[in-house]
Amino acid sequence: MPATGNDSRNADRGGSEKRTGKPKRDTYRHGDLRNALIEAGLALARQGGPEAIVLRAATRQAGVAPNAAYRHFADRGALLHAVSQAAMAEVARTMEAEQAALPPTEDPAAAARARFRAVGTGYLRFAQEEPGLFRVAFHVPGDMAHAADDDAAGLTGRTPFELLGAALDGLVETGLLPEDRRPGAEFLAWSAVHGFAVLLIDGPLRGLHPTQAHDAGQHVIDMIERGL
Amino acid sequence: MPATGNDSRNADRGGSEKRTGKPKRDTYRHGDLRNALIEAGLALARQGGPEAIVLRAATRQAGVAPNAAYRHFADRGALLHAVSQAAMAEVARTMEAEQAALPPTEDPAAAARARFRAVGTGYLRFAQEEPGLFRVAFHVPGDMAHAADDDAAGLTGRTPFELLGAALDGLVETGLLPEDRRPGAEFLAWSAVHGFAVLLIDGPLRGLHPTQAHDAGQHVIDMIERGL
DNA sequence: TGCCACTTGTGTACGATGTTCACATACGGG
DNA sequence: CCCGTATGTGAACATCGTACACAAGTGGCA
Repeated sequence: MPATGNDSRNADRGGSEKRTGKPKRDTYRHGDLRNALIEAGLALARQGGPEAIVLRAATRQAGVAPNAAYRHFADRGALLHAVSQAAMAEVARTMEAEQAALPPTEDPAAAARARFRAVGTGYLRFAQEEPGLFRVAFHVPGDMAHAADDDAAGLTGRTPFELLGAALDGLVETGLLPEDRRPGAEFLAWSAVHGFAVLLIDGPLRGLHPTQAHDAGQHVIDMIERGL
Repeated sequence: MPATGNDSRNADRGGSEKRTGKPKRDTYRHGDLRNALIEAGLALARQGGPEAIVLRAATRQAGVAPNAAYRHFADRGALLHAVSQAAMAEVARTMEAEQAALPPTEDPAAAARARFRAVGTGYLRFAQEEPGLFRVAFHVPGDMAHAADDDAAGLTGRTPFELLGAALDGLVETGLLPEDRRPGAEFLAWSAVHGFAVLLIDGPLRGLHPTQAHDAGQHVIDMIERGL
């Protein structure tokens, strides 16, 4: 019953604005509403996941009337999708950061292996650190299918799916993965890591201590390496 | 803005009932409303997943006023949870059926292995055949944590999680799985199969031809067997 | 420069949902 | 038999997504 929700009634022009966030706007045009809404969506999703992305809340945060959103998105689903893509891009960045933090290695095989594991580790780290965003990125029915769309890319211009593919190619090049095992391997690896992420976020592994979660995650990646 | 909330107009007592399904009821008491609501929830979920489980729709289908639900469930979430448990029980039954359909074998190791694979195959078969129910069972944040609760059990009185555990024990007993690999193995196997199910239902593997999906699923189980 | 069409945001309204409160009805034990 | 209690009803509210008509700026073309 207490839905904290408050207002948007009472147009209150003039200075004193409510706790809507940043409704400071004096120009009639917003200027960059589309991105403002996506940003607001990300903020909402960060705490509360997909169902927390509520049109009216996002427009409120952007300091704009609810229907203004319809000038930029066909409906709530379209906004959700855009936020989802943005969240995927963050996943990609986390993976890239994990790879970038890798200690330099001489052995190209060891390097390829480390880069592969970093993809999975980054995925799992993101899931733990930003469960709300993770759910938006991958728990939204049907949006996972766009994991290879360009606007889900990170700094290197690669989507999470493409990063995984590249890492697998590296394993093949260095002889760590037989070539005939390569086809479809991304789905095997993705399945295992994603499933584990779900168990971790809102499954029976929820509440696991971060270090234990990390160890368990490494076991999953071990299993993948052995099983691919 | 007065929200003119105005609904449930048209109480429509008497004969002509709408397309509500089975609103035929003349006694004041329903008799078994709680189960009727769960059943209605299952029907709604079957096509549309968790978000299709709408309190008012369920009560409508049960031929009862919306608030009547609150005599049996604290809120919508509680109903959703009950439906989720019921769906899990169906998963357990599918697994049991898959095991029961196994051809008899002399070799106990082969039998244990087949029983293990049947667990995964049943899980995936259910996901494909009843994606809506599957989502209710396992996609509802937090409900997966109750996968071992008793009311999620199938005909043999075992939950999906327990069936998996028993199958893994069988692998250990027949020497197919080293004892030191047993701890935590259920989460490895579950992760991989569940992740694949998600990719299949609303991920990039959506729309895969059923036979192809089955083959891919067997590949996932192969990976698990090798990787455990 | 002046006008006009187009883009973007506003106001108001509607139907639907979850939930609450006061009230009505029947069942079952004293 | 009678009354307490479990169960269902009715009306109301806040909130949500969305549609329609209108207002306010913006940019191109005369």
